[in-house]
Formats: sequence, C-alpha cells, structure tokens
Amino acid sequence: MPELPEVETVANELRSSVIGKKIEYIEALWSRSFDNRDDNLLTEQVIESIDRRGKYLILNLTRSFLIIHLRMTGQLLYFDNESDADFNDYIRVIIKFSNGLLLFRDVRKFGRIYHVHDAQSFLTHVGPDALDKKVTASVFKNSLAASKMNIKAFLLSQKYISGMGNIYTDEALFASGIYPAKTADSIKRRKAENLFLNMQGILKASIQNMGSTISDYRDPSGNKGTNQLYFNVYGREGQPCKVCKTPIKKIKFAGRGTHFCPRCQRA
DNA sequence: CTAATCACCTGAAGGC
DNA sequence: TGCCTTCAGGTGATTA
Repeated sequence: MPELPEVETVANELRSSVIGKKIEYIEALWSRSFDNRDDNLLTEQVIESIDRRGKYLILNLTRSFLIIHLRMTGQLLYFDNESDADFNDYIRVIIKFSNGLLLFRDVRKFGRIYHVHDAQSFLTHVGPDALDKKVTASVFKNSLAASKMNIKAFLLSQKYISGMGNIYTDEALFASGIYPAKTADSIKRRKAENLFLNMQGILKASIQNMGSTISDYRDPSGNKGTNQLYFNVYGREGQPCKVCKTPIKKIKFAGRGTHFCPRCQRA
C-alpha cells in the first residue's frame, strides 16, 4: 500500500501526535506483526523523534528504536481517547501511551514493527531515500549507468534509492517517456536526469496531497490522501493517454501490474 | 548479477 | 447464489 509519500504523511502526523509520549505497554494481538528482536523493556520509554527512510518509519525511543514497515495494508491509527478505537477491526498491535493510543491495523498481516537497538545497522540493506539531499542527479545517473536491470525493477528494488513503489514508478516512467523494460544503463544521461527530476517532483507533489489512497491507505487520523486524482497511468488501463489519447496499456512486468502509454513510452 | 517464482495473508472483484 | 481464479501501494528467500 504505502510508498514514500504515504509513509512521509504518516511520519508527519505522528510527529504532531506521539512525540514526547511515554509507552505504558505494547501488546501484539498477532504475534508476527511485532518482531521483538530482544526482550528489552519498552515500557517507560519515550518517543523522542521520528525519522523515515524509504518506506520505513523510525521511532527514536529513549534507549532503542521501533522500526515500522506498513507493507501492503498496514495503518497506524492514533487516538487521544481510547474509547474512540475499535480493537476488533484487524488490529494487530496496540501501543498504549500514558495519554493516547496508537493502533497498528493490518488486514493482510504483512506489515511489521521491529524493536531494535541499532537502527542504522538494521537498515544497511536499504538504499538512501529518494528525496535525500545526497541523492543528486549525478549520483542517480551514475547508479543507473552501473546497472543492467530493467528500469522498473531498478526503481522498485529499494537498494539504489528507497521509497519508490509500483504507483510512483509507473507515473515517473510515464512522465519521462521511458519504456518500463528499458535497461537502466541504456538510458541516456539527459533522459536519466529528466527521470530523476520527474521522480522527485511526483513524490513531492503527492506529499502535498497527503499521499494516494487506492483502497486501504489512511493517515493516523483515518484520512485518505487525494493524490490518486492526479494519476496519469496507474489504474487507467484502456483509458486515453492524457497526452496523446492512445489507450493506456497494462501488462505484467517485473512481477507487478505495469501501466504505460505505448506511444509516449516507446520500446 | 539479473530474472522469475513462491511465500507471507486477506478480501474484493470478475468469470461461469 | 456460490465456487474458483486472479489481483492488490511490498519484500525476502530460493531457484534458474
């Protein structure tokens, strides 16, 4: 479900609701949703600050970290009053503060909350965030030039840059006129720079729109995003391309539903 | 190194 | 109505 803009929206909302709150207890109703990598006590720890890297949320606690990945259907729902929460509605983890409540709701149970002592080493396999300032156009172009992967799989991999998912990858490739199966190292530097700018522009615009809601995504207040109103290819199979009127095609590629305009994105 | 498939889960939607 | 298949904002392991 959530890609970089949705996770960023969740992070921003959580910053305004749970920073400074003290954990009273944590309960995992579905044990696999909470990976308590050690039995360190979380009780009494305070959420000091919140970071994000790609699709990972990082809650910096007094002495350790909670790292959260929402995967496909995960939601973090915040309540000032416990009486407003429905504990039976696919709730997998309960985080109770001395004042306030954070519920991890996850229909498909793919999401995870990891309790770790070293956030950096836990995330070593995750590449720099797609909006990180150190990911410059030149860094991006060089990593493309060094890879023989198709560009769709490259952007989805999280290894070179993190945060891009199926929606924003399809949208960024359309905006750049790049065929999804094109090899990363075959994209000319001019075109690669264009892809970089489109990718960041699309991500930032979606953050402005509080992310995209297709079905499950909600922010911690239960609100949907509105960025889905501006998709050019995702979910538009058979509808006319907004640029050239050619019907948008959907194929299975890199293991995912892949939307593109056969005319604007020539092989 | 890259690519493809399965696994982890549940629910919605479409075909018959 | 009901059954069966396919698909879904993701990723990690395993197999070619």
